[in-house]
Amino acid sequence: MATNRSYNDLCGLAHALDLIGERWALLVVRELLLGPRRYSDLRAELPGISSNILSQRLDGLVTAGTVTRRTLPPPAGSTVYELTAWGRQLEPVVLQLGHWGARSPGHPAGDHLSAVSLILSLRTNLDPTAARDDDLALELVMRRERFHAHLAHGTLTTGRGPQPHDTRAPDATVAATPMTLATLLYGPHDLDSAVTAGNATVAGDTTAAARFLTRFALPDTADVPPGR
Amino acid sequence: MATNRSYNDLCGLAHALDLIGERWALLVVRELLLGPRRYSDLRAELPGISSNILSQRLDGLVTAGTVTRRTLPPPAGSTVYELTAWGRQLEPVVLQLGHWGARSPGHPAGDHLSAVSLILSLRTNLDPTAARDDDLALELVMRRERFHAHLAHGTLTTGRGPQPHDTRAPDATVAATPMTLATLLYGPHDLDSAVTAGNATVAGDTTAAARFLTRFALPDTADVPPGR
DNA sequence: CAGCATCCCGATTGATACTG
DNA sequence: CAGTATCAATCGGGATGCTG
Repeated sequence: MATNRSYNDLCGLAHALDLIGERWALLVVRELLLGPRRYSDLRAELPGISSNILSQRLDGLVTAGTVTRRTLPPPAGSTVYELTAWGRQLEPVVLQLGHWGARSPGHPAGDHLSAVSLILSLRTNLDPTAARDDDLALELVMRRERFHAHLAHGTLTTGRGPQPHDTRAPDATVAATPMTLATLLYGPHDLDSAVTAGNATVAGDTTAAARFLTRFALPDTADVPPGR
Repeated sequence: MATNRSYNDLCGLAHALDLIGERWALLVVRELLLGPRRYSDLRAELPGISSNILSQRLDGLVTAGTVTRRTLPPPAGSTVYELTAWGRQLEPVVLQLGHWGARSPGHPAGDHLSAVSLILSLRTNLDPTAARDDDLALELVMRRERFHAHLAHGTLTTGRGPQPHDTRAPDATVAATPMTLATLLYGPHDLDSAVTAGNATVAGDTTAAARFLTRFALPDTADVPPGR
């Protein structure tokens, strides 16, 4: 019952849109790309989504086989939603579409940025040549949640929580909102002034943190013919 | 006026969905991937879209900068819609999402297939190792329109009309509906019986045509945990 | 006929309140 | 916390009409 309003088209694209083409669906998928989330997490990370719509989308994604609903073992006992293996294969689509959207001449309106978006943007916006000789392990803390970003020899590893199977401690820990981190990565601000302004805190090797932040850049805006 | 119902999210994905996330929008883009089309062409190739919705989507895509509206020089004089350079960069997204959708366990319901979808499916579903040693130039005719598909050394070139800058004549010409071609490529039928049944006609090297058709295969269906 | 604009109606979405 | 229930607003689909 995802929708009975199918495109009725044998094309794979049309069928994909039957499954994840409804409003909010792909943003829910985005939020799940870094691991399982609870219903209330998703609500918090997708401001603007209504409670009933989130329910409907999750239902649709579950019946489509993109997401599974799972109850965590005790003592947690909470129910979480998680991408299936097939659902995880939407990652390249999400990243490419995000990259495409970031090039839009229609300015980046909006005022919200989720932690997941910020982390995924690192994967898309890394400048591998600038980072060629780096070996930097950062811990990013956004809204109480910890993420890792490990940049070694032009390759980036990111995820929620600490770096798995990594005994090495992060070179630095930066705590800030996703918005602040975005301005540090892509915008005009630098780490020092953000710290003095009280918008970010750094622990560990501040120089390493600052260098890490310079290794990312937004793609160029596409230039399009004079509108209309 | 694409939508005043924006996600209001700085994330590139959310912005992309503001632009091409509405119903039918990405299917319109798909139909434009092989070159400019007129309004009425799009209507014919997207059965189910309402005339006013097609208008709205084209407006939205044009103001977003994804599509341009152009009047062909005389004597044609008709107006066509065409992807901008930035719009063409949606191709990998469309192909990947189509490939993802084709793996859905929810069966390929529906009864329609556009000529563009069929051609694009060739790009996604080529088996390069099977085609490693081929050098086959086919002309495909669907609903009066000609397309070329040239397979050389594991690489496929496809497009509308004849192969450009290619003096070599096609090895064979196959005329059929996109649906019939799909069953020949991916389904149970073979070229000979389709011809005898009157569903396809072949001119030129029939063996080459038949060999070409065996070089493509649908991706495996994803297996997902028992739904709900 | 191509390219929309209008009107109507059902389907989808959104805001909010409410429940186990 | 994890949703469901309700109702208003909006959107999409289909038919139809208009304009060059």
